[in-house]
Amino acid sequence: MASVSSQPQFRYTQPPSKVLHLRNLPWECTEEELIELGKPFGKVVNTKCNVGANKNQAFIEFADLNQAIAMISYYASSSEPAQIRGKTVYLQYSNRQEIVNNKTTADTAGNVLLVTIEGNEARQVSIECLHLVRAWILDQECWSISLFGFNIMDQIVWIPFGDEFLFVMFLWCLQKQYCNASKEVVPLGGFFLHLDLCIRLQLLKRQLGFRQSTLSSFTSLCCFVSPLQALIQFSDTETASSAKNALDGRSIPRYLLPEHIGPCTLRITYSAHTDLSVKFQSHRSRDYTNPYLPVAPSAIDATGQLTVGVDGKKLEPESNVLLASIENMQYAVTLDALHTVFSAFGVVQKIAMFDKNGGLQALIQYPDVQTAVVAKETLEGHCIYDGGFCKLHLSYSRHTDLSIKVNNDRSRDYTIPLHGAIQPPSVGHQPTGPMPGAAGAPPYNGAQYPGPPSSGGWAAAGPHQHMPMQMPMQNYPYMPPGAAPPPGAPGTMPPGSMPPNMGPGSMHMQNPNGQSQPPAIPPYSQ
DNA sequence: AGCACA
Repeated sequence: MASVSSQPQFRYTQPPSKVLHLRNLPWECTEEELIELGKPFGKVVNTKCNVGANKNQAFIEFADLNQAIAMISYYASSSEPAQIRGKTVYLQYSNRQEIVNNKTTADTAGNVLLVTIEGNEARQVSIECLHLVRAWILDQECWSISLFGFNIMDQIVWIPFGDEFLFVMFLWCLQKQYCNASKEVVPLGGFFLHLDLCIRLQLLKRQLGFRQSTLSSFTSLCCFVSPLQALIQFSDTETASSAKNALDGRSIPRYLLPEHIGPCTLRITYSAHTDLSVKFQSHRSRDYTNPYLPVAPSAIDATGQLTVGVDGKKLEPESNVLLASIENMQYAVTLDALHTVFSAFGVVQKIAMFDKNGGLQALIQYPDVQTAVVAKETLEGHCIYDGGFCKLHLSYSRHTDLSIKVNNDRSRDYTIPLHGAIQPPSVGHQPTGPMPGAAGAPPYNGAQYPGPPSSGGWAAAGPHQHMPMQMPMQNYPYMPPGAAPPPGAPGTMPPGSMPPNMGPGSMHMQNPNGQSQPPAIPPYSQ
């Protein structure tokens, strides 16, 4: 038998508290608005806004209990309800006696970061991509990582609509996307949203607190996209701090994202956690310190193969050595080119190239499996050159340590210090590799980028579209989108091409117009 | 419109 007191949160009256609970607030109500509302009744000493699943609740804490009582009493008898931005706000005593602002505790530095990834397709950002972001900036060991976007069903309401159900994302209105007329199909988070105008009106009304008059003036409407969040644990607070400083507010570089994913912005705060307990390796969680962690049942397919990653790709036994085969090799692929490409993910120890079945293959050795995994996940299927040329196919080798007998233009042991004077001939003949910014290459200067050869069978007929693969900028600080890369920065693009964060699908290096025009010859002799 | 996550 349920008594009234068994559900204290629904009691008609609450015992007085100097903390008031506010609900039905307009979306993104600010602290200033809360203080403004409470000010007539006393001193507001603390607030907490954007509380609850809908982010439309808040707390106000007064210096004195009597001030809170004054506010409640006033609005209990007033004919005018409490309002913020013209929206009625409901007040009651909180069932707590003070605001616990974990925001302040979250401001204290820790070794675990809470990363919010905002963007229309943020939910499709893979754990590998986040790991890449780490590798890209920090080159430091990330101990464990746990992605937990919300349970997607929590974020979706199903609405009967004609013969089908529509599902509409709501809550967490961190990102607004303006859509056109009603009933269009909007690709969103891997789903297609069929949005009906009136449904969206209701959602808008509920979520944004707009009045009908405001709504009717809309010519386009919003749909909401929930962000992805991740907890990322670092070995120590200093590492976490440097990651936070480097990444907070930045966008994930264009080339670290699959082509179909739009811009994704990182918002980073400290988490109160100190140690994430990652129980499974899955597409949502990974403990990089423990490769033998059990794999989540959801990540194992019917054949018993491990599938890790949202794309459901099967995992071969991982190795620190990758086997690369190159398809559609219109250009000669040099050792240096491979070194540049694969160095983006970590130290490349050794490379061995060889011909097999009439095609070129190469073994690339990293010091550790994790780096190889990231490189494979990122580069698989991507082309070294614009236009679909020199497409990489990667698998794990059974090798763990390549035995390089001689350093030449087909094999190299980079762990052996190279004296500049006795570099292999191929290096000396290539002042600029196919990808600017190659490790060991002279600093790249965009103005000196060698254009297509003025003569030769492959000379480009149209605008020069040859685009070297953009390289993750591993060894210099991240720049905000749109900023000019420093001279000599890896990833610097030839004049006329797009900056790293703006380019469409830069990893694929396809011609923007889709034509497969004759490519320019890579600017090196063979 | 109903009490604070990560």
